[in-house]
Amino acid sequence: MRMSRLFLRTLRDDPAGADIASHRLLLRAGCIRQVASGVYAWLPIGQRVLAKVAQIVREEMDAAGAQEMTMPIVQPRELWEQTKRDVDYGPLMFRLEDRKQARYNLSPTAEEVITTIVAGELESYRDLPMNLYQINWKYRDELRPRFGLLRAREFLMKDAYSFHIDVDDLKRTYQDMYDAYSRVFTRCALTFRPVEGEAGEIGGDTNHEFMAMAAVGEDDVVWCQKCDYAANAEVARRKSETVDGKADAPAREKVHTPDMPGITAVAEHLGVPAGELLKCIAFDLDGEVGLALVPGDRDVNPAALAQAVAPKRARLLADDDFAAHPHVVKGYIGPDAESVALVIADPMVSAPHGWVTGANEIDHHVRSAVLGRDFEVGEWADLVAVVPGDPCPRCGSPLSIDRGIEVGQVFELGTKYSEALGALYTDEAGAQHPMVMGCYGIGISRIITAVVEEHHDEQGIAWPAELAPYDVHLVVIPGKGDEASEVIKTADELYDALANAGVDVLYDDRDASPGVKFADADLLGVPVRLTVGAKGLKRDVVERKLRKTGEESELQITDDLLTVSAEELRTAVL
RNA sequence: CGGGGAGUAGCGCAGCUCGGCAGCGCACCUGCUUUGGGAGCAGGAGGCCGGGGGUUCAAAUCCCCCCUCCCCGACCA
Repeated sequence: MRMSRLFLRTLRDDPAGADIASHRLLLRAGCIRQVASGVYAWLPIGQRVLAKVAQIVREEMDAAGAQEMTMPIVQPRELWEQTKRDVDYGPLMFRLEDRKQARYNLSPTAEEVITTIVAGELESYRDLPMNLYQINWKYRDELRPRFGLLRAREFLMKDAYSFHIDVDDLKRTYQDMYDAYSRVFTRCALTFRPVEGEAGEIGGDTNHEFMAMAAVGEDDVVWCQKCDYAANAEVARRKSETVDGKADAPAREKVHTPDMPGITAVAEHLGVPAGELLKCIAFDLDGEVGLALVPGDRDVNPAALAQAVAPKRARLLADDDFAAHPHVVKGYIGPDAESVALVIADPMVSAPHGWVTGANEIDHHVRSAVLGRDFEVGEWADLVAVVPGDPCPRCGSPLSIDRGIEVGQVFELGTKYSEALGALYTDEAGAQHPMVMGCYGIGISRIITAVVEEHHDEQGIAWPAELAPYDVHLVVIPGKGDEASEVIKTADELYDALANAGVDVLYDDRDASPGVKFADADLLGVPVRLTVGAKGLKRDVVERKLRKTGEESELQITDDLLTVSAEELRTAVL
């Protein structure tokens, strides 16, 4: 491609509002342009990268036995009502009506559609397993789109759905997908980590999230340096067990703590560390009040609490709720508050201890509250949010926490959708069963964000070879003298020779200064840069520079570079 | 949705308090010079100042309403 004809305008200045490297560089390099909040156009350079990522995903999915198809983006709302996910998704769905006021939505995902289609096509155990995928645009009306492609409202996703006779068979495909995903992200040159994940709106059981490790990531990843334990912070747990023992503490004593509803203030006022305080978090439990107890220097992990009380639903009390429960005094809650349906505590609270905690009375706390003497715990469960240094639940070694970008997820779905939508198969004995399903997503456009975050420098992007929009960036510097036309002729010939050898070349034939051309080459990030200039040609060489490492070398162009076989040329250049 | 900020040329911004010819840098066009890391000089083109209403002799500027975009938070396959 000759740059003189390419639809590309690079930006010299940073665009306003692009705060992370990937967003800034993708805009500056002319890969994307914003059209609306969280909605982007893909310009030719970006389109090529998008296509390359999609192709990698396609190759690995096909190799793993999945079959590609395409489903509509417009989906009838009725399907979503059949699985109740219409309500689960709520305002996250883009909704629309046609001229007859029939209700539709734009696809945020496609479990309902694929399950309905499969229900009509597959009927026998002989037809299973089946694994189907598509690469298509998805839509979510995010509360707050941000960071360019990272949290967009329109994004390209590969979504796959597998159908099985039983869970054992599902597990085989699940593992195949897990392995395929590892190959995809390795080929994309991402530093990634598969972690135990959170179920979200899809619902289901076992699942793993593939996290590209990046400081701008929106998820916290808890991982162990010794063993292979890794989990999204929402589901991560620390090694913890309740201990038996009597606290050797004096009698409980009420203390005056005026206007101190917070842990920090009370700890300072009484001169004790925050960890000596007992934090009591009130939550609504299907209309009743529950208390969650953790040490004062710890936070309750809401996802852990939700799991602990399931299938009931826990919701932290809002300010308004406290009015309805006068015995629960916000800021001064004690574990022995009246009319509490459930007291649930993290095992850390079982340490023999005289706790400082709320007195259930405004402006008062108590000292020396002792478990078993002054308050009781109804249920024990891991509730605290993990912090770095906590013991690994598997091996006890210290845990670390880093940020990650979720680029893929694999789920064991079970029969939620097949039951709701009637995807049944007949077994050998003639009996009907719901198909057991799995689903598997990869954020194609989001991968590009993660890749640029990991592969860039001050000058611009440094694409990994497999994703680069072009293989070679050929720069011609004609110079001023009589030899200028000869230099251009040589560059033209090299361009043609490379193209004939099957190399994708971006040829900077523009009438621009060398500085502009080199700066754009660095910004665009094509892995190999070849420079044809009068300076080099005097010695019969073209210069070769690698974008990633800056490593420079020279290629002799005398007799044969333009006449060698395609294979030899490829080897010499790439 | 709560809090904060911004809409002025393709991009980045000034002008707004205190109403009076719509500006600067980069980019773009023409010419000359230049040519190995974002060239110089000269000339030029490009604006619904987010939209609507109001005040005024006069509105980018003041008032009211609306829209859009960005940042923090809540939320999140």
